[in-house]
Parts: sequence; C-alpha cells; structure tokens
Amino acid sequence: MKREQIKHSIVRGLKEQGLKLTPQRSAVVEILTRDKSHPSALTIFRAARETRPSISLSTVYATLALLKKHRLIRELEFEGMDNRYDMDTDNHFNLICLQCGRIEDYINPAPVLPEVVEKQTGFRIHDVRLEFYGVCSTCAP
Amino acid sequence: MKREQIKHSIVRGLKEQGLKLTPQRSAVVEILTRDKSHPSALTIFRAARETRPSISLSTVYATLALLKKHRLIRELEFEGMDNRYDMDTDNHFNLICLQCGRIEDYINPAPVLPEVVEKQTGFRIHDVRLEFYGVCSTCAP
DNA sequence: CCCTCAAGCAGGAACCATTCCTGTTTGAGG
DNA sequence: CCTCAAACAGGAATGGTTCCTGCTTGAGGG
Repeated sequence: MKREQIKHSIVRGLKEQGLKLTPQRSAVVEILTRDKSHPSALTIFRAARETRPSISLSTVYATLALLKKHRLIRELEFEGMDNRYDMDTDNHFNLICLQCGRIEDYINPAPVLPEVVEKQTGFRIHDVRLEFYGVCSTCAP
Repeated sequence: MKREQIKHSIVRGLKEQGLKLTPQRSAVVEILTRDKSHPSALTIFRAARETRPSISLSTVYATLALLKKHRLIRELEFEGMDNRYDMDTDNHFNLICLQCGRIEDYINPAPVLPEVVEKQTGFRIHDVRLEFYGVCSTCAP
C-alpha cells in the first residue's frame, strides 16, 4: 500500500467513526505515513512542531491513543526504549537494532498462524508480537 | 528441567561468576523457581517478605538485574503491565491473557530460527520475543 | 450572521515502575 | 578480632505516559 493510500484509509477511518480531522490530527497522520522508521511519540511531536509550532505533546499522545483505539495504527512497546507507532497492522517480525535504535521489518516465510495456536491452546488471540533484538548490519559490519 | 535442578544451576551460575549467594538473593531465586507464573518484581518482593521481612524492593530489583546481566534469567517486558521474570531462557512463545494477566508458554512446532534470519538480513540477533496477546480459555470459555 | 456547546487543545501536574543515591550492615580473608 | 569491599535498606530521583484544568474552535441551530 502506498503512502497516500494509507493516509487516505486513516482519514476515512476517522470520518467513519464520526471523529474530526483537525489540523493537529492531520499533522500526526502526515508524519506517521511519511516516516517509515516507526517513530516514537516524542519524534512525532518534534516533527509536528515544524509545521505546527503550537501543538502540544499531550495532543500527540491523545491522537495516537485515538488512532490506536480505533485500530488505525499499532502501538509497539520495545524493551528499553520509548513506545513506537506503526501504520502496518499486519503480523510481521520486527528487527530492532540495540545500537542505533533502527527498526526493520522482516516478512516471515513460514508464519506461525494465530488460528492454529488458538485451536491448540484455547486462547483467543487479539494481537501478535514477533521481535528479534540485536545489531543491524550497518552497526556491526 | 526440574525445580531443584534449575535452582541449582542458578546458584552454580552465581558462584562461577564469583558472586555471593546472600540470604536475600537466595530468597529471590527460591521464589523464581517456585512460582511458574512469570512473577513481577513486586510479586517477588511481596513473596520474599514472608520469609525475610527486612528485604527491600531495591534489593529485589538489584538481584534481578544481576541475574539478568549474567543471563541466568530473562526479563520480559509486556504491554501495559510490569516486567516479568522467567527462568526459561529458551525461545518459546508466550501467551498473555489480557484479562487475568496469566502468562503461559507455547512450544512452537515450526520455529523461526534466528540463524536463518541472520543469514537473510545481516542482523546479528541476541534475543527473541514471540508473544500472543489475547484472552485465555479460563477467562473466555 | 451570531450563539451555543461539546469536542478538541495546550500546558503543566500527577503517576508509577524502575533506577539511582546514601549511609549502614555483613561476612570473608587476613 | 579487624578490615574493607560487596551487599543491603530506605528513600529520593527519573522519565515516558497519562490525567487534569481552563481555554479555543467550529459545526449546527436559531
């Protein structure tokens, strides 16, 4: 899915739920679709300040909470760092570099299907987290 | 591996690194091997108080940090709850019940091997986290 | 047009698991 | 028994996130 499409689907998602697309929210969504590096709330806040200097950190948090609540974005909680936010709600692996903080995606060729686990364990699964922590090829060549 | 064996391997691990097995540390290790529910620092602290009323929360945290540093236990950071601690350093899935907080283990029949991912991506992997969030069979029958 | 009023916002205080700091205790090796 | 570094208890500090308060905005009705 392309950037503009993703942005559109979020904006549409907001409207469908009867929520307003304020300039502040628009700025947050804009940054989320532009920045592919799974930015943190603070990173989003700082970027949003450039186009909208009066925006507050609380508003960024509120907007992210709103989008998360309506399942338009995903909140990722990594070890030893701030929460990060992601448009991609698909279940894929995240590769987290402990040195530079970069987060890459990795498509699992043989995925573990939640349906199978549900059947085997009786758990009703809502969310999946698949993460590898290590050092990326740039930091440790 | 049985409880006593695990406890022994941790005690041995401590001694091999030249670390003292103080009564406080012994209490923490005892609880970790007894409580299979991946307890939090506070849970361990409260349990330790029963046999050793003078132990402080800082000491529990310090002991857990020490064991983690020497890779004798694993620190698990879950979404929306306190960190939990686990003796089992193997790579297995965790099933987390969002309702009662219970954490079960799930052995993946077709594991994703870190070595394969390393070869494909150039990442040097140190740690793996595989988690399913949902509702357990007891909470949603 | 203007009014109303709820939703949204900015700024800052509060929260709380975890870490850090300080002075005291402990116990192993001399 | 002495010494001294490691370990400890208690409490203060930290910092990302959430909560609170009073102000702003803009859509809908008159």
